Amino acid sequence: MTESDERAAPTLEEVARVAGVSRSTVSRVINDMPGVSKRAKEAVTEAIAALRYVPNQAARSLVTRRTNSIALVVSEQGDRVFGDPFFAGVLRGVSAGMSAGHRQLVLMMGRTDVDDSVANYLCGGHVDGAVVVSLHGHDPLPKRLADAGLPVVVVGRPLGDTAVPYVDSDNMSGSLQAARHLVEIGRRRIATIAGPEDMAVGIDRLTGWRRGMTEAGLKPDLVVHSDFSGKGGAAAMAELLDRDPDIDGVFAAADIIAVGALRTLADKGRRVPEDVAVVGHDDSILATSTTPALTTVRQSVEELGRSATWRLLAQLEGETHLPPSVLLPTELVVRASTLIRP
Amino acid sequence: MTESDERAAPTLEEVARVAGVSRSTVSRVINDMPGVSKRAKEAVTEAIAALRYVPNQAARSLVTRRTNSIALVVSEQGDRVFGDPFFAGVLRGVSAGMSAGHRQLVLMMGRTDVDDSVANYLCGGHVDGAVVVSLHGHDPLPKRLADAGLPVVVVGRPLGDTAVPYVDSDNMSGSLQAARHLVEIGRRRIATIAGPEDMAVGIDRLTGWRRGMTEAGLKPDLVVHSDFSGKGGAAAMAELLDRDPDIDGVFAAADIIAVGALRTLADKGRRVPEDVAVVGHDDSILATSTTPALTTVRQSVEELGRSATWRLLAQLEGETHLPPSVLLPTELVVRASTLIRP
DNA sequence: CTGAAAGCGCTTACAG
DNA sequence: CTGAAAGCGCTTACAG
Repeated sequence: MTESDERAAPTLEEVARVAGVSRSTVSRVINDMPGVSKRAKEAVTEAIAALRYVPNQAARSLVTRRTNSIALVVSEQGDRVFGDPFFAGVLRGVSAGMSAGHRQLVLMMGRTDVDDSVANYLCGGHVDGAVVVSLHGHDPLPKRLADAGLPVVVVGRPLGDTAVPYVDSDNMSGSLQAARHLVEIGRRRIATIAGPEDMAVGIDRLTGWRRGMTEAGLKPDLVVHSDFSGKGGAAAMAELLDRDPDIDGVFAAADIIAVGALRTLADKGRRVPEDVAVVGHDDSILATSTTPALTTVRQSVEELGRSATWRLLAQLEGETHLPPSVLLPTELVVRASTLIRP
Repeated sequence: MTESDERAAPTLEEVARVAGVSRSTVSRVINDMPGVSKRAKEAVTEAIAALRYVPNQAARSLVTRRTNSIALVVSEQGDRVFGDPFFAGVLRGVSAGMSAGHRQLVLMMGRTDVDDSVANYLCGGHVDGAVVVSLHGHDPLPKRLADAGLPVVVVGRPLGDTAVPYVDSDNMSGSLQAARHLVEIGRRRIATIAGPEDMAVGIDRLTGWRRGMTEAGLKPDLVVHSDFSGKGGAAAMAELLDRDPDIDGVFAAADIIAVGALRTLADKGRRVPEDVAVVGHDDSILATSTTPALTTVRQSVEELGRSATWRLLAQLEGETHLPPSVLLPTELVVRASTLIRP
């Protein structure tokens, strides 16, 4: 009859009583602090096991001001997030980056530029820090979090002049290489299907392509923007062909966009790469599943997530002299969509 | 100089002082409780805005014993989770199911049958409840959580006799239909590539197929197990053909397994459906991307996640008379892989 | 090496 | 309608 009728969770107090020590001592054992006799430690360990004691996190973090969890914030509607290989990759990277400590991951979704319930939650002391992905326009979220004293790392360069650290792929260099490659294989009417205008990823890839065009003495005038979808890519390609039927090269700001472009090119009777050479971006699973396989700019999405998480955790550990931001290398991978067989 | 040098978060105490009321009153306003004069309410609202006050969640949940967050536990290694359309679907469903309240989702991964850090966390009062997916074998997690008083809903029937509520697709009926369909189109040497033996989903789909075979007077002896991967499916199909080269029908316990089986059948020169008819399970994105398109048992993975979440939240709201478990319907979708064109 | 006591920031009866 | 006070379950100086 020693069992209480209620299945109330045992507290540190009860552990102390069972072990015959003070609360302080129990706390020291739990937190693995020095200065506890072997005898006391054993008694406490035994009591914990007997009572199946688990520390109450709320009480703990009320005093330590630590929650041992970090948030991954994806500024998109939930349904757009899942199934997109980009987010899957980032999530995998974040997940891998956390493995060391026994921190937990809180996943939050929703357009943070138009709804501030996410910001409120984050400022409520619920998490120790946040990795933020897919910011749109001049989203005030990073600044707001920084002002609230919450450590943040952004995946993908944020727009505006907020000084929050970020991790990004070197989109500019990759796109420059893509443009140069199209020039090198002899293309002269080269277009680009750029990404969203309100995201740095769209802007930077466009800038790199422009630079490649300019240095080759070509006019960077064939530009159409698209969202990251096959449908968008298909429509953009159609518009480009309307504007100039003689296009012989296209750089798409994402493989998924390139997939749509390929569809339109096939519909309009253009051979790839003979008539039009196509370069994508990401080297995602899509790049090798198209016919022909896509020449593309490789970036490691998973590494993006892993680096951001590493940066965040390092900051939480109190490390100083951390790089304000990190740029991961990109690399051109040449495949059949730009390769004319002899 | 009214600003403090430290950017310490304002507390309820300070809000009370600024608003000229007691802490109780501020608390009432924050929690939208009745019995506050309009005047007091306004003063508090103003003070909250001025101080940019956000309630401290730890303090709040220490007393209310509520965290306003629920966990989605996936008992798999992180890298296996992302990119698998099944988990993406469940996650989408859970996410959709939570939209109502402003609860947060904590995503946890790791084999809970061999590592109890997840269980410890969940018992630490960090979340109000949990949706658990992809349980293997006789994982003690559900029982442990139930014992700790944490509301749990499992996606996919758990093995063993734990009385936790679960949501599952009607795997048995779907598989029975698959077997009957193969019989109806005249197949006689029908094999199955079953799922993992240590998961109910594997067992139930095998049981359904067996029943279909038996009722047709066929011997249910051509069985090989596989994990949920294309590679596994390919190997299993090869083994089946070794055991009986005259196989003319196959039911694969998942589309991804069927994809592997199709590859092996092509390699061995078997035409689908002429020589071997193939039925998959799930009606995932894969089913319509193969050649030929797959006849398959449709289940709504997203609905699985949504229902489980609904059940959990209803329980948290104190609703009674909730169904102990829910079985969602499955349906056979006939496509080219079992359809012989005249 | 150990314990008594204060305090983290809230909510909740209770009394007015 | 309002406020003073107790208490949630921990950690952390502080004193011994």
